[in-house]
Amino acid sequence: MYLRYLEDLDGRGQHTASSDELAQLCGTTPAQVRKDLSFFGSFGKRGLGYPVHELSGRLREILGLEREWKVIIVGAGKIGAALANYGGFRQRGFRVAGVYDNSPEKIGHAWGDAIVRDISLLEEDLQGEESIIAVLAIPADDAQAVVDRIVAAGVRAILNFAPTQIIVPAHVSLKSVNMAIELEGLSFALTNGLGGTSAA
Amino acid sequence: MYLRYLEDLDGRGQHTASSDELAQLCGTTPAQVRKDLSFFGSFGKRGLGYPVHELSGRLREILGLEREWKVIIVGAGKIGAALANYGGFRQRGFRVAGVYDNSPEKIGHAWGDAIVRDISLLEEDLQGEESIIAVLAIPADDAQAVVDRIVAAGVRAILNFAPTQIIVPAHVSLKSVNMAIELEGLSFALTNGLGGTSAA
DNA sequence: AGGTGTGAATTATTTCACAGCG
DNA sequence: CGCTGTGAAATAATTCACACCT
Repeated sequence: MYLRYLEDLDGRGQHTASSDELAQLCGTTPAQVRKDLSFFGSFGKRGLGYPVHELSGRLREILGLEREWKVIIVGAGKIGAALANYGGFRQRGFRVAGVYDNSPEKIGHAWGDAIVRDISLLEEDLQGEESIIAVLAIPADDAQAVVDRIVAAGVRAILNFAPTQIIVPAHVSLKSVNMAIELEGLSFALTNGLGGTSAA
Repeated sequence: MYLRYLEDLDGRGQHTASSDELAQLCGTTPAQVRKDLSFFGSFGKRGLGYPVHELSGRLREILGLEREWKVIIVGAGKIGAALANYGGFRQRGFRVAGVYDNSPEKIGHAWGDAIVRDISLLEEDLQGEESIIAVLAIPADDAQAVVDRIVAAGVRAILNFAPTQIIVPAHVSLKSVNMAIELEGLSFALTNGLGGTSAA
């Protein structure tokens, strides 16, 4: 999140930013900003703030964003379609390298730039690939089986949109986004008069 | 999350579930399950576990899911399209009540069941509506302005897919989903050999 | 003056561990 | 006996506050 706003500021030609300023942009506190950043090093200059451009670069390194990551979309349904065509990936340096499905009706059909490939080709397609992130956009029932398969094929990072809990070996990173749960959280907040922001 | 798995179990005819079992399903610990649930009441029976069906019902009440919520999609782009047609909303009791945009090219066009409406109609459309959740699927630049507008129109819950920080008054609930940040988190994990699961 | 970096204090969350009920 | 509910203990995260640099 810091990176996003630092790049914004950099684009506007701002050379320096205080923890106060970053906190406002990110919706947090100055102390939080300083603690977070200090975990990775001492980037700031006392009396001045943080050097916007330089810190952007350092954060990109820390996040591993200096290389290009390939994203494969697994599941050629509605959500998969939206994700495959979503410009935001490319914009942030993630290249959609393929779309996979197991339904014969979908395999072979063109789909934006890509052609939907049989998921059983995944293993050979990924031979030697290191920088792969799989985005899962499949029904909950199939999710664990497909995950087992793509993990076996060597994928070590998964962004899961299937509305179910998924188990991965310790060496695999998994993040899950569950829209229904987000909505139900909002329902709870409204019902109980709560209000407030959360990143989810 | 508990509700999701309880409904699953209920559907399979299981009458009772221990904190251990729920913890496994949800990827957490038994102690966590018990603490979480005990916050809302004493639902379990010692020696037996939790009554699956009854607890489902109680959680639905607590979450405010006994009424039907209306969801409006704001932004008729790629993401908005996917969301509007996504079956998962209706399946969980959220009804897509309208799609709004400010682009003349999109307004009036049919779009799944709905017709894209001019965002300036929002205020009158929402007259007297209480149970509205807005899903934001618009570019980052427009996001804050549109939010101000829909908040002025009376919306009190927002699920934001725009990749930017948004500020809302204290009485409004906001949750944000930022796919680029999720991917960058995975990049970080891969780069630094971390692994592990996180709900996001 | 202005603003970071960081120990110390505070507050929040998770885990432990066990009394007590069915 | 099995399993919840819950105080107490252990961890983790956030905030404070201030020494110190520019």
